[in-house]
Amino acid sequence: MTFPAPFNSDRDVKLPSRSDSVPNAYFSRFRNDIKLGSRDDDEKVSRFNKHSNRFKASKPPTLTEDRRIRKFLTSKYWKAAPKMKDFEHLRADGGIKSVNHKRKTYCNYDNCQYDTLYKRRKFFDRSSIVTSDEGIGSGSVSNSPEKIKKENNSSSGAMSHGVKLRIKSFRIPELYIEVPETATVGSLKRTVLEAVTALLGGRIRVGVLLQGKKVRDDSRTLSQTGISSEDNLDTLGFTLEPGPVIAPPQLCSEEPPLLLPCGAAPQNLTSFRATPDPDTKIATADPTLLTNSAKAMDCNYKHTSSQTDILTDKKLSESRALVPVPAMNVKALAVVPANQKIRKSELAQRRIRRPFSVSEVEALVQAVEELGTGRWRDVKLRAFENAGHRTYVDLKDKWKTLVHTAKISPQQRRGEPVPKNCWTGSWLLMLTGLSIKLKNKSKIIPEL
DNA sequence: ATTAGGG
DNA sequence: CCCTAAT
Repeated sequence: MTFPAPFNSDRDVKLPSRSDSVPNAYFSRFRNDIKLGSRDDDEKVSRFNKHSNRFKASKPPTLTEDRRIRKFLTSKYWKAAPKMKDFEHLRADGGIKSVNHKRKTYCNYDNCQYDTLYKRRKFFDRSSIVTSDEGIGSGSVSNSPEKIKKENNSSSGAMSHGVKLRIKSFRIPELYIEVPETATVGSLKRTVLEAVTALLGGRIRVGVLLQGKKVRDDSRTLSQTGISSEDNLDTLGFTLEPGPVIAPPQLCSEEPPLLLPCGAAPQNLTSFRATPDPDTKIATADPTLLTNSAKAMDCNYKHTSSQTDILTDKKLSESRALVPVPAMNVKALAVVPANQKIRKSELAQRRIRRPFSVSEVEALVQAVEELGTGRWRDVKLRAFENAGHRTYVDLKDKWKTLVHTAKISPQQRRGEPVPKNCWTGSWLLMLTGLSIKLKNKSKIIPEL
């Protein structure tokens, strides 16, 4: 299989591989973010006020309330306004302040594929200019297609097949760089170079993301992990991560940001989608990227006049886009006190919708028949061991919806009315099949 | 890490 | 599917 090239934001700038030129997009984008940030900020404030009524204003928040507020700030609050996830604010002093936030992905069914905060940050001391989306020609890393082939060791004896991936470019969503306003262009160039070098110069590791979750278990096969050519390659992503020995450039002595929960160690990194899917969002840390390019899905970069000021003489090399991203491993972050200039990014995206197949439902039903409800982990292990994308929570949820569907009248169910003799309709088969089974197994669902 | 439920 | 409180 061959996949289209990743899209490029109109702000992505690809530098000539050997160039030391300053990306004009840097400044252009800077303006952009300020504007967006202001607007979003207002919205946030209002939303927050609205919801914070639940807490007595006259009383100082208790520890519990404080936690609730924080949670609110870090989850639903942001969820309510997805477009303002990540941005910078213009401060009175002319600097850039960023708002931190996070998104927590939840645990997977087994091993260590749990709770990953896809954030990456990197900053330098001096000043506080935040930049991102800069493109840097990358000859080695992104140029050559990579192929991955693995054996399918499915116990079911399924025919093994190769999984082919073509990585056309590595995108680094963000890279935080700080330089004084009085810095020269030359120094800026050097700073950028330094940042990139810091990221790429050290030991680099590649991480694998599947549906926004980091796959940590290296011993599992692709099929066990849920990666198969006919499956969800579109949700497969890779990350560039600095090796474990990279030391932070320096320390910052500012107090931790309020929104950074203790113990919530941000993790990497640079990310890109292996297969840009027109219907799904790019896993990028930059919301503006999401907004501006993920949907348009125009893989063919359009050099329009409106982008002239950004592109100017920069030569595009889309297939080698290498956008800076915060690069620092968790340990390094732990040593560096957070700073409000730091901006978090989210790479975890909502998983794609994957309707249960008839066979899956059957397997689920059978497992529940045998194990009963409430033992989702066991159900997972028994019937979905090799379905990497089905977590026990997914199974629990599916069962929930199945039971609900079975309870309601056929008229209340979704879908076009299906002739009684048309038993091939998957959903009908699924539902009626379930109903029958449930009738015979009322012990499983007494209420039915 | 799991379970149970609401969103 | 997501998010989370409670285990």
